[in-house]
Amino acid sequence: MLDIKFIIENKQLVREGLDKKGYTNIDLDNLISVHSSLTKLKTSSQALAEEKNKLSNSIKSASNEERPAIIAKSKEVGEELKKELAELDELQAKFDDMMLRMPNLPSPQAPQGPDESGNVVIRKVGDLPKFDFTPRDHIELMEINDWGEMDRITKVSGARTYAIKNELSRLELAIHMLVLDKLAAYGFTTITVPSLAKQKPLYGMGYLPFSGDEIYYMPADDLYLSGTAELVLNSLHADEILNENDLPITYAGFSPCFRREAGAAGKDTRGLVRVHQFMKTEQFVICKNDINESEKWHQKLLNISEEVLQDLELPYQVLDICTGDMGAPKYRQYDLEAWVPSQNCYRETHSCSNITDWQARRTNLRYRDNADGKVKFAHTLNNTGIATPRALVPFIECHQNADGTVNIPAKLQPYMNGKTKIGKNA
RNA sequence: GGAGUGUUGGCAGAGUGGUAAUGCAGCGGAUUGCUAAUCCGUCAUCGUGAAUAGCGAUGCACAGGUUCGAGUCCUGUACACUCCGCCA
Repeated sequence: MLDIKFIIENKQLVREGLDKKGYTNIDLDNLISVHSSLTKLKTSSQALAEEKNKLSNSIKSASNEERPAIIAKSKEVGEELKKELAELDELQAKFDDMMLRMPNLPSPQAPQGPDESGNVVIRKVGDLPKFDFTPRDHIELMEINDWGEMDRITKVSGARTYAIKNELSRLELAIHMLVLDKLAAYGFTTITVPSLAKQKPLYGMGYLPFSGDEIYYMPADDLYLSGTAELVLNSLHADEILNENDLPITYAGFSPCFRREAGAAGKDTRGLVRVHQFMKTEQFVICKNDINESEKWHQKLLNISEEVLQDLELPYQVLDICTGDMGAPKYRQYDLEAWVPSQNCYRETHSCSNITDWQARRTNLRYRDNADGKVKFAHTLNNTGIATPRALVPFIECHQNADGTVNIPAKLQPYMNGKTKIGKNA
């Protein structure tokens, strides 16, 4: 959410930011005019409330003779006030809805572009694997090593689900342990969080009203299935006023994640790339309302996830996501993409975002600044730590051998009982 | 699922229908000066202000209701705790 006062005072700047992100149809003049009506209504209803308070307070000390007249007058003012408050509620709801639909403004440093074609490759790290045999894709590797039940499981759980078996299932969890240990070493608080959430956190994070189609909803309990631990961590401290000394708060949150993939019909239908349920270790940071501070954390989070891919010995590229491709909540976004030999391209494994105070305004997450004692909205940032099974795709494809076995990188070996290689022929 | 108890500012904690005590922390100011103490103000949201001034409105888990007036009475919901039931 943006600050309405900021919008009014910087209309041109806001307009440019919205346009860069592709929200050209948001009507700022209308928003400002609704806000102006709202303010007028507040002023007049407050005058009525003041009058009513004065009347009410005078009743106790009034004489028996004058009391009935004052009560009658107070009732009358009360009726008028009630009418104005009803009107106010309606207008407030309209205004709130408009504000919830306002995306965050992009960083001036973010590349400009209409869609993913405008994303900029910042760097490529690691050498692409060279095979002296025809490499198999991840599905074939799973078949020859008895690592999955990709066909049977769809009979049980439907399309875009997966079941992985044997060493690969333990590899999946081993990778999460490696990442959780790494984040803990960097001072992050490891935390396992529920995948169930009420509706309010969805608005807090910005999933609603922007991408409601993506979310599973369970009407019997009025609960949603979370698509990321970010959702839960972002609301964990909602409505709190933290002490500045408590910041930064850094979480490494692990949770099963659920996504309907409603807009992805036909894309990546086979295999482990795009599934309805997956496991994710998420990096989440709450820091001071200071752009230098949050940009510093943005780089830090990016560095950590690059280190994860380096530990996994996967070649990857870093993308600076352009204004038209980044999501509504984001100020600046980097994606990491790891190399997938069978597709001859890089595929997304990490998404690293600085949200500035946009989410904190929605969740009312504040802290008291040490310097001036003022209450301020915090900045929040998030990044993938690792998400599986998607990350297994580049992993087993890049590390495969001619006999179908898959090499385990040195950093991961301690998490795999020292094994250097897995597979039927290992 | 059943029964009971509870939810008051950043924290602690009073308040039995008539303007939300008090303490601690933080911030601002004053004063005295021996490593600190004391005093005053402030403390969340919004409106009106150039204003971080004054004035006013709102805020006691949330949403309604009764009343001239609700932290207080009534109803519903959420959450927490205790006991019972069920359970990986």
